[in-house]
Amino acid sequence: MQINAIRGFSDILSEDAALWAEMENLAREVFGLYGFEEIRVPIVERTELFKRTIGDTTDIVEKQMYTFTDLKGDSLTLRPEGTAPVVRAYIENKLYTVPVQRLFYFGPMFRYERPQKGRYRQFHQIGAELLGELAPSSDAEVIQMLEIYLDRLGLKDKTIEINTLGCAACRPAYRDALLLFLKDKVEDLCENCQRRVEKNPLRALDCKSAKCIEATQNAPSTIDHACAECSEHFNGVKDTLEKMAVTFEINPRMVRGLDYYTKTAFEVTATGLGAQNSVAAGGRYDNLTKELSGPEVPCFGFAIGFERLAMLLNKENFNKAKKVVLIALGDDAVTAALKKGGTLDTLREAGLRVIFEHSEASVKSKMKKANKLGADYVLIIGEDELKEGTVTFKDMEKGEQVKTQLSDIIKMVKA
RNA sequence: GUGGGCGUAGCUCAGCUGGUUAGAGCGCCGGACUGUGACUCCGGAGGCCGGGGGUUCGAAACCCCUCGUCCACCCCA
Repeated sequence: MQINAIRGFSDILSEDAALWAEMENLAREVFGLYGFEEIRVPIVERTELFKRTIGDTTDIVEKQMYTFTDLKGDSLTLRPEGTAPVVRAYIENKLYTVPVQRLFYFGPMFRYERPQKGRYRQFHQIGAELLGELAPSSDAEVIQMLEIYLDRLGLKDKTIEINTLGCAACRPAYRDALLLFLKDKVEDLCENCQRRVEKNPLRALDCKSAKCIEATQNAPSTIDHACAECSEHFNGVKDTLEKMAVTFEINPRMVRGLDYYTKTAFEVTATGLGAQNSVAAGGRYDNLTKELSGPEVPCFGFAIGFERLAMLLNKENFNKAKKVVLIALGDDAVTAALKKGGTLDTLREAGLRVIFEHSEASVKSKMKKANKLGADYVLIIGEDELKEGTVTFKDMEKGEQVKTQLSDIIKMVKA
């Protein structure tokens, strides 16, 4: 019986792995330009961490977590998201003794859902958290950083949407206003929303069904019900984004799935992701550190769905380094290739990606293998070349070959 | 958790209202071509038709169960 990967968990193979590496590298570069430093946190945390932060009644906590009891009897959970562990680490390591921390993370997250396009049980996020900054301009700067990153990856046709969710002061009043509005419209909502209107009325605003969109047309918005402080903050974010020439839309109906968000919420959407359309999302969470028994620190962050982002990018634009295959014929040529300071060392020291063809087969079959490997160029060293001090250089695409010095070959490959 | 589509060669798929040796294209291996791939030609290997049960003289096909997978709902990055 063959053993396969478990449902919703997948292998990232060569082509995708190369793309991922580039995506990671670029994130490190761009986030680094904004002063963000990497933090690596555990994949497993105490279950309580996620219950307290994400929210007891959210779907994630209620039915999507990989929770288990360890041998000691503690309840542990594979992290379903990255913000809570980062904030936990921030508090635990007293990183707040520095007034502002800029942290980013990358790694796998786990949610027990039915897999579909753009949704897997093990998926990856790269996220950034700015801890200790209250000013609305800091929200905008982080959004800008994300935009720059996505632009540099060549992501086309994305939309940035922002909204304000209010704070502890104004959110309850808004909820009441929305409930009042929905009260005599309940019958116009879709079945799902009818069912959950009491528990989570904000969801009706986010619902994709035509009925709900119609019924909630004139629903009160969080923006109109924002308190003075939230309203001022939201205006500040918008102003800064405009100054930065970041293109965004205001979506008063956008809500967040995690309970810890306050004030600014934003989302980057794109088409081509199937039923999913969110590539990245985030927002402000000013109460989270306190919730985890740390000092009160205002924070802003986001997470990018790595699989979703990779799906939108053109693989051909990445990993363009030329591939060279070296074929050596006869013991002397093999020695000349493999020995210290030999042909392979010389080529690799020059920065070329070289694959040595180890088999003892015929030139023909070595050439065949080189072709299968996707070689751009093949180098052949045999008795003749050894005597002359040259190497045969074949351009596999053009089908042309020349005999020349190794130094010329390095120049040609790099050209 | 709910719904729908799909499971046939390494891959993508065809296979009629059930009918006897299950096919194609691509890929793979070998040869034409013993220092040259890709192209061309010739030859070849490769299938518990996802698994189990049932109906039938006969099942890849029909029925039931099961597993897997994809997509959608839900939810989210």
